[in-house]
Amino acid sequence: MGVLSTFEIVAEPNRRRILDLLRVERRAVGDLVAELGLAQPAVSKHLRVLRDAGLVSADVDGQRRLYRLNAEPLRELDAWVAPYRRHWAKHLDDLERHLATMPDETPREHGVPQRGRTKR
Amino acid sequence: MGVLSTFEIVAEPNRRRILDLLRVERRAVGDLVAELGLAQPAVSKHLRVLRDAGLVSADVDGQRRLYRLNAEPLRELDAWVAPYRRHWAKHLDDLERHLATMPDETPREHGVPQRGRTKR
DNA sequence: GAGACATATGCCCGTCAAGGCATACGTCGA
DNA sequence: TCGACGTATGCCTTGACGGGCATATGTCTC
Repeated sequence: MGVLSTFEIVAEPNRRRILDLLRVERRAVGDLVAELGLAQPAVSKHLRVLRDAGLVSADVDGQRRLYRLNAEPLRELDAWVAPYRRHWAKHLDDLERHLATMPDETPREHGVPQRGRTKR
Repeated sequence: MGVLSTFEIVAEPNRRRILDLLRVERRAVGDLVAELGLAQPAVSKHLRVLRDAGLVSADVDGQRRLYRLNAEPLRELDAWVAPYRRHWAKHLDDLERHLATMPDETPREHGVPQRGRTKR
């Protein structure tokens, strides 16, 4: 059915919360249910998704299942953002000045533009 | 309409590709259209989303618009993954055990698992 | 001004995730 | 064995997103 990428997995706020909780310590499902304020089936489904993605794994403990984090798949995410770090490190506010750097061809006599701010 | 979080924005593969392209240099829309193999309206819509999120901005250049990256919002993403880095650095050996990540038949023996190694 | 070109918007549709609900499955205690 | 508890799964509905198409808006050239 739904094979989600790591990016899509983490795009879901509740799933991020689950991961954030498991980052601290292992938790049983009912524990997560209480923390998240979601219905138990919903939580179980999120856990299913996370499990299929290899982000968490469950240790059977009696009638409960203790979920724990496996952060490894998040490296993909980290690897993707990495090249962008230098960008926000550099132009934060000389962003406007960066306009001077010509993309390439197309000589413009018009000079450079004004900001196309969105309306909303 | 949908006000998407940075996570959701980046969850879309085509939007990531757009950002990856803009990370290198500024691009006109038609340029992106050619690279992505998407229809122009689709690209414009993605750009709209990215603009609303402050991830890109457009400089008017004649009848074209040169889009450029603004990586700053990605810091949120980076900030979120940050705490997880120590995890994949730490549990590397534990990882091997869970690579299979299949329905593991953990032999049941009880004992209260309190954040330590309970069984062995 | 007319028409070509570049981009944006509106509308429609197929798809699919997220959650609610009921229920099945599995485990413990008596 | 039975019943309570904890968790997973299946079905269904709703809503939103991505993309295709047609078209509006804007800008350039002649």
